[in-house]
Amino acid sequence: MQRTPLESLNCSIARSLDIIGEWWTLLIIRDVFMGLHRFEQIREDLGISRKVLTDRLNTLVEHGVLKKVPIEKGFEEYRLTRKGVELHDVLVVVRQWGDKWESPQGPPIELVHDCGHVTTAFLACDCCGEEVSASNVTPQAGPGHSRVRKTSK
Amino acid sequence: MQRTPLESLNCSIARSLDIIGEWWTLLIIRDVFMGLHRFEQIREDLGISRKVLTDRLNTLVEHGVLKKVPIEKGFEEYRLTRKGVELHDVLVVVRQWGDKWESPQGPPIELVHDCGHVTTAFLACDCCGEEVSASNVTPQAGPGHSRVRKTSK
DNA sequence: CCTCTCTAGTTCCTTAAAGAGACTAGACTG
DNA sequence: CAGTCTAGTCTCTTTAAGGAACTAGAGAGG
Repeated sequence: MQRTPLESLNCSIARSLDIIGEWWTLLIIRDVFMGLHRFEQIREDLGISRKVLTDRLNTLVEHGVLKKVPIEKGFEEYRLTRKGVELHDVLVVVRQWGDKWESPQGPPIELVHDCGHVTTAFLACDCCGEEVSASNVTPQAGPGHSRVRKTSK
Repeated sequence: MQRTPLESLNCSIARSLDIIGEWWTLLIIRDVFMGLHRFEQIREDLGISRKVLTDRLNTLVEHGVLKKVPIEKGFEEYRLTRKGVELHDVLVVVRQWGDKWESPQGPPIELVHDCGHVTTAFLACDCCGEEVSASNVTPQAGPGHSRVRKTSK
């Protein structure tokens, strides 16, 4: 299959998806968050083919989401960079949506917040602290808007 | 290419990705949020092939993320269901990550919150209101945990 | 030192999904 | 009643994913 890179759309969602939107990628990142740092651990956990895992890990390292760090005994392992750690929010909201709409037996994983309770996180405005939802925000053009929308044509 | 369905991993992220993790899908949903409800509008905006768009829209309708609603003049258009509207959080955090890490000229789109300011949303605990981040939550098994981890073997 | 194993890949082959573009059915338009 | 517009469907080609076999390099054991 050919696959059109999305970067030509001037859109942060498209640019993010070019990195984290490939099949398996977000699950690999989830695994690294869950403490699986070695190639074979991740491969076994996901049942992914070595070829695809190699490919995805390389892409993530190239884009600075993961880094390879040497460990004792000459091997290396994969660790999240700061850029990678900041994907935590993505995992949380994707998980919560799946918990709500696709998990009839209840969430497989719950998150315990430092306040001591199982949390369901919501998006809050950094200015007023109130909830951010589809019904109370309005998109507008930002500084990076409409610089070439499509490359061709 | 063959593509392994992810549902056999007992994971809400995997189950979400089976629906919204396919190439183009999140951008299609973004377009519907942005007011593009018709097949040709979306196709033209994204430059996606008709075949793939048809396929994605059908999948989303099947999974209850979009619904086809009749409009005047005998045509139909695609609208978000409640399940679809709740993907707003996913779009917000994916966009913000791309804004931060992949948009050197600044965000193409900004969100104005009803409080009157351009907002950068953060995840807040529904219990205490404090931020939820990788460093202050601990995952634990929930009610739906470890019911068959892999289907085979 | 030599063999064995273990990790992290690489290579090869097959299957199927995406891209591109031509074609089509059904509704509406002049 | 011919032409157009919308929302597809069909066909062909390219290429990514799956699966399995093979490999290089480090370490372990005798």
